[in-house]
Amino acid sequence: MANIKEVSQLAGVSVATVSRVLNRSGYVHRDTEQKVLKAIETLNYKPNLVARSLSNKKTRTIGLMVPDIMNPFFPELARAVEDVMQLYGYTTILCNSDEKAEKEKQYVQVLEQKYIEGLILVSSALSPEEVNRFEVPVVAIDRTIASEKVPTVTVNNREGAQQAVRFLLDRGYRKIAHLRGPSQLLNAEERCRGYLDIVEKLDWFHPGLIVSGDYEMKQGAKATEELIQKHPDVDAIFAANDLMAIGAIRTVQKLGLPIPEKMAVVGYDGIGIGGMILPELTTMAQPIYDMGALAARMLIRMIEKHSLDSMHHEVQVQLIERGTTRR
Amino acid sequence: MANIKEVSQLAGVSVATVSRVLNRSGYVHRDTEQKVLKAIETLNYKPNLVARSLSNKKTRTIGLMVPDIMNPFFPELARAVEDVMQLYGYTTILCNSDEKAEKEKQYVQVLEQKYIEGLILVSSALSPEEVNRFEVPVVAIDRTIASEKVPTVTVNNREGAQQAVRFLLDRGYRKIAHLRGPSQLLNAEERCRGYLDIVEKLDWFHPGLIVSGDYEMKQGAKATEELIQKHPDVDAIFAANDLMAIGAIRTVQKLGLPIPEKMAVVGYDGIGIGGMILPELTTMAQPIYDMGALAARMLIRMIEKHSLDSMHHEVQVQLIERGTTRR
DNA sequence: AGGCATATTGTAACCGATTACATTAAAATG
DNA sequence: CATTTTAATGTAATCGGTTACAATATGCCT
Repeated sequence: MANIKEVSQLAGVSVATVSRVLNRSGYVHRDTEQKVLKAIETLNYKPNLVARSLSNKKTRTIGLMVPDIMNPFFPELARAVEDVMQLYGYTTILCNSDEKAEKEKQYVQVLEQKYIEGLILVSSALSPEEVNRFEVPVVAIDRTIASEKVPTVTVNNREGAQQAVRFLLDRGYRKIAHLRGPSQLLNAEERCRGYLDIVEKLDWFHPGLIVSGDYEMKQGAKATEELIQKHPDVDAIFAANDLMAIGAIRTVQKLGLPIPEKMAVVGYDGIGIGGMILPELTTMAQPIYDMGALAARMLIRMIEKHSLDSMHHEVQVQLIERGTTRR
Repeated sequence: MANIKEVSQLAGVSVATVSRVLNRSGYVHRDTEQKVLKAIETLNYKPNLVARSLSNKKTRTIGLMVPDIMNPFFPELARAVEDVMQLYGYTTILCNSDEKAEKEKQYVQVLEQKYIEGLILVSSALSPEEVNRFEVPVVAIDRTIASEKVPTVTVNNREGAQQAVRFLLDRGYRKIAHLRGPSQLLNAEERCRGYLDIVEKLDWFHPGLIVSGDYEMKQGAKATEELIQKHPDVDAIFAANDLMAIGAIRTVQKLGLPIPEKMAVVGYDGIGIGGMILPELTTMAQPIYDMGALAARMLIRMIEKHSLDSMHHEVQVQLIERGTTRR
């Protein structure tokens, strides 16, 4: 690979001039520019971005930290981030943290040594203080870091949960259980809160209708089994995420209860799979792609030292009514 | 951030000595080493990897090019690649190509300028000559680049397809249609070939039983509809991938045909969703994670200038028998 | 004591760009 | 015409490491 020096020699100018041509900075005579461009062309010269980064301290590279790209929520998010970054000439490093604080810290360590310019964080393993210690701009998605300093993109979890439950009531379901997510996750807490907001004061309500899960399908299936055994009169399940909802559907179908007649299921997230199963899953859909794209745009603004209109963006969930609830 | 010079000053030695300590290269007196380590500790010094890369020409960064991370096949692959790379201290840049040659070329261009050390390619948009022009080691997964020079990880598509079809025959299905993948993809061609190997000479066979698709669910559903309309006596569908198989199931269920009694469906790939729908999809599963991990290991060997045991690894698909075929 | 291998450390070149500063020529100004 | 601006270019420092080479010290052998 040719370097700037070879180009400068071929063009009969100094490296500074070549650099000026490359960056359109400073004065360069038209004729000189032409000579340089021709030399660049001839040698098929491409600037060495590592060298450039060393003097610039800019790498046009960002990190994307997700718990696990295999979790169906994250591919769409990753795609959005990557699309926007690509559009602005940035490159995206993918990191799977498994929600392990150690792994995250180690990753961030290396990424900072590599001069990444920003980080999109979908995780709750790290404390706000640890995140604040990062040297690069960070945007957190979904699992809010409880820190004013870190910009976030979140959804109105509580309100969405309320809507979902109200929707079930409107459709005539009378005893609604909740499969809640892992207790350490804020969004699980909020969704549960929203559920409670609606049902708490209803006469049939009783805390046993809330079953804890881990956002995985298996758990959802198992929890549903126990639930129905203990409370056979439950006629609707509001799951805190789609995977658990799918687990619930499996159990319900195995038990031979017709969906949506005898049992309704509503999920949360709006992942693609929900539209593939039959009956299709009714769900409170998050605008996953939009959230990723928004976070990416915010991060870029921060990297480029522009100010953000708002530190905390809350996007709206939307109910997608499909086959697991009756009309 | 402290740099090596500050460390050397605090330790009262030259930068060369610090570098020797860092890299455990050359001679360093025990006492000196201790002084240096203490200085590193005090300043919380971390080497600047960009600077190191500039003199090394090693970035410990690789690229992973997939058509679209949102396609359910790729997250597992990406996870495998990332896991192995992480294990060996490499960092993974994610690229979505949408199978567009232009996008791929542009990406590779930038990645090379950034000194990536290797590339894992899941794509067929580029010609072998274009791939050979890359300056870094490449491993191709799945969609074989028809070039002896590029190491590949593939599956025995043809054989797997044969097995799948034979399995259907064994189970007593008598008229098996095939939803084939996009004509430009080698694996679609091979799977179709495998199907033909078995059924071509059977009396009921007839080319109209092969319907073209694009590996997407929608297409699979639509193609199945047309298929059943034209050939109502078809009692089994072998789809070239799981997404189309899922589409097929949807159509079949909508038409009220009981699965697996009146209609069987077998997919190909073994993506996670197959186990979530009901009935669960019988499929020729590729060891997706293993393929990614294997490709990653091969790439690392190439980067580290070790020789490969074999340029072309063919891994075995395996039938997972589930609910869409009868016992 | 002289010669040689080994150990320890430093100086300076190098990786490949950017850029502050200096120099000179040409154009604009009074 | 002298003076100031603007234009054009080059020299060399810098980013933060690695490493070839040189210099010196030490121990061992004959």
